[in-house]
Amino acid sequence: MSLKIALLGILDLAPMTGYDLKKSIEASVAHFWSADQSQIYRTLAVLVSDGLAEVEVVPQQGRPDRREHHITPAGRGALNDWLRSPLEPETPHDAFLMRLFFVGTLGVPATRALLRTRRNQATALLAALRGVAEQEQSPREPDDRAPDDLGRRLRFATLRNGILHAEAELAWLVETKEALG
Amino acid sequence: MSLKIALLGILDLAPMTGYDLKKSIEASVAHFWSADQSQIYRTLAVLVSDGLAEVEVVPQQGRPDRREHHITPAGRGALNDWLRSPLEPETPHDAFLMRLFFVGTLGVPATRALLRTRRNQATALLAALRGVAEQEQSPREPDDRAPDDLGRRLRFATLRNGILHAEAELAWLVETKEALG
DNA sequence: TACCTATATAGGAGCACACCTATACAGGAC
DNA sequence: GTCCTGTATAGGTGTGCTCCTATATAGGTA
Repeated sequence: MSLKIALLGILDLAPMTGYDLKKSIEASVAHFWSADQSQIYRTLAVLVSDGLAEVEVVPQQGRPDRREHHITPAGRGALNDWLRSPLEPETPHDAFLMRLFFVGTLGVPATRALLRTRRNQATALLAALRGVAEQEQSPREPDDRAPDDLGRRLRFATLRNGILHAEAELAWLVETKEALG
Repeated sequence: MSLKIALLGILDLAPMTGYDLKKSIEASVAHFWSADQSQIYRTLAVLVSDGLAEVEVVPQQGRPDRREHHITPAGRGALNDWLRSPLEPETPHDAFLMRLFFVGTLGVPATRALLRTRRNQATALLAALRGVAEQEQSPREPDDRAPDDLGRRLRFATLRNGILHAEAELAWLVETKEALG
């Protein structure tokens, strides 16, 4: 369901090809959503056949035609319906915690190694998120200034969410390391 | 993949029926993993056909026979292999953040409502996790004392992880509410 | 010359999972 | 007497996703 929504949401900001969408996802929502390229094309085809998006073919020379996808009024309706639908608590699936839950049988050194790897990953993630956040916050040219509208604040808030959780993960790692003695 | 591991990990602690596994998952790993009952039975059948678990039929009167699943040496091997395999950074899928990312077009009141719902969910989750943690920590009868071994500490650590993240989420919600002015 | 990257598309195969449904009996609640 | 809960099993159907592969051309790098 949600990849459809992600695509509709991005297409609502600007019309795009599947290729553009892939890059746009990597640049903007990668910290809370990921998408396989082939899945994007498939889902895009479903959106079109459901009347939620329309294709405009833009010929190019030396390259495949751009198949630019535009959101339709029906697509905007579907997006808004989803945004207004009740927020279900999500069913968690955390492979790292499952590993930790069962890794005890392998002994203390293996456990420490697992926690170390996790710390490296969390540190790298935090640095990446802080890098993006700084760019977002950096002062802009006066004539280039994007409006500090609700949407922009909310997009920044999703970044802050990732940062706070990465910090919490690192704090937990310190605590857990100590608890192992 | 990971449900197989969850089942093997739990069966490594004690042999169980599918029904027992469902309850065990709800009682112990629900804060980071969820499993559908029909999926448990299907996955259990795969484990048996792969030689990772064996069934012992225990007849009962008035109830269906217990089909008790025991982990085999091959199953223990597969579990350990997975535990030792490299920890891949997970690809995130957070439907709430996606909602927040796009909800700006609906306006400030809808945004506030979304954040309020999220706060209620996070508060409930935190209370539930703290409840479980207290039970785990509560002093036991001297002759009933479970060994405070590595496994037990790690299982407690996964709970602490959930608690710290729930707290981080609430802190983020306060910050975000203020940022909306 | 040969490879690598960027642009742009999309199918094949298969996994893991969720939602819904069905079967069967015991014991307690109302 | 009927309904609900607990114990115990399992299939049907469909979704959403990943991994791998294929096609085609331009331009830069070794």
